[in-house]
Amino acid sequence: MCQDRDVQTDRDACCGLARQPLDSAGAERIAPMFKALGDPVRLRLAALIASDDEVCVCDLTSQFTLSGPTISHHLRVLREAGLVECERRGTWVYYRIRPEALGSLGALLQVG
Amino acid sequence: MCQDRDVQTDRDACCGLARQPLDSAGAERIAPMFKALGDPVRLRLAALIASDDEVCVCDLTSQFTLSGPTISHHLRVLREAGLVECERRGTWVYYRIRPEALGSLGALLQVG
DNA sequence: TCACTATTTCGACAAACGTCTATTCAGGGG
DNA sequence: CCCCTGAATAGACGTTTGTCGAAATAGTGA
Repeated sequence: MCQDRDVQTDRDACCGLARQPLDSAGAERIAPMFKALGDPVRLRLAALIASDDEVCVCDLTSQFTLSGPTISHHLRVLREAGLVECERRGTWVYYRIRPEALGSLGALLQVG
Repeated sequence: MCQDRDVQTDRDACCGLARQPLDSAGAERIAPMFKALGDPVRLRLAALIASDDEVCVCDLTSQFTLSGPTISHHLRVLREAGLVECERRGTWVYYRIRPEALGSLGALLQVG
């Protein structure tokens, strides 16, 4: 072990994670958001949703070779993590990104 | 469903995810990093490691009520995701953050 | 009312995960 | 050389996850 190093880093800069101590309760609150993005299908879903103001579920499903219920399941995970929101209009359901949620996660990671 | 909305967002700003299409291969490459941060223990470990230049495993283990092997397992996940690196010096092993990895994740999420 | 479509929920199942204990590996000091 | 300590690995076990097909729900329109 300890051999998987191949990148040189600048040691003095670091991220928002370094600034607050992040107690156990905070970690339990935040981790589910990262977890939601930790699946390739959900990450692509999030990117697709983020790439427009809102996206219909039918347009999401058609981008994958997965069943409708599976996409629906992943959308629910993203929704329950607070990363997206949805709205039904007629037969269709439209999903939108919640930029403030993604942004707060980003701030944790961003070098400052 | 569709009731879990409680925050108002500004619709025109969004994150790096929106800018590139993020194909399947890209998602498979990036998702494991989010996944690694998607566990409360690992998120706290990352925060602890980030809060200093380097941290000894013994100082990490003492912060949790988990067994040594469990901490070691989580550190391995963070390591294999490329988020941290380690170095043995004598009996002890020290972990460091890889800020460029966290930063690139952050850029994906950050509103810009 | 009935049929049709879009989406979600339910129930099942294999694979992956988080945790533990027991064991092994690496270094240091008598 | 042997023992002690810090850390990682191996193996086991219960839980969670990702996926599916079948069924239920919501809305449209004849």
